[in-house]
Amino acid sequence: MATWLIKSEPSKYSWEQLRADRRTHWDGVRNPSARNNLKEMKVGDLCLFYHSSEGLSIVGIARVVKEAYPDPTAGDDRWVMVDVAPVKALRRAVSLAALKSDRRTREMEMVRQGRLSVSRVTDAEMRAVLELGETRL
DNA sequence: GCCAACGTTGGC
DNA sequence: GCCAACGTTGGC
Repeated sequence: MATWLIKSEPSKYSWEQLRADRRTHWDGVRNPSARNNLKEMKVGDLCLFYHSSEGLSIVGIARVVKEAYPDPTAGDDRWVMVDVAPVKALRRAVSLAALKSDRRTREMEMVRQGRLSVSRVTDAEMRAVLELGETRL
């Protein structure tokens, strides 16, 4: 099972909103690398949920409940979306500053490539995030 | 097919 | 509000 990290500006779509909705379409991705990651997601894969712009922290864990299919908010068929559902909040949010200062996470794809909205997380990185977030699955 | 100009994202 | 990083566009 793979782990991913998905970003959202909380003013656009927050973790709290995902919890309220119970499930959502992860649409609007318009970056080729991010799109390729969406296409590789499998049902059951976990996604760290990161608040960009405000908060700047990983706040929760979601899971993929439907694999990539066409994103109707795009004008053409190049773009896809997945469906995700909340699993649990992190007991303690893990800030970008914390990710950058911990040697286990400072090489994470999302840290190295700041603009990438859907990135891959290694098993070791996931273990470190769970520890920093004082959270057990 | 190259590359300059421009637009967008997102951290600071 | 600024700017770095990076993607896209369009002229040649």
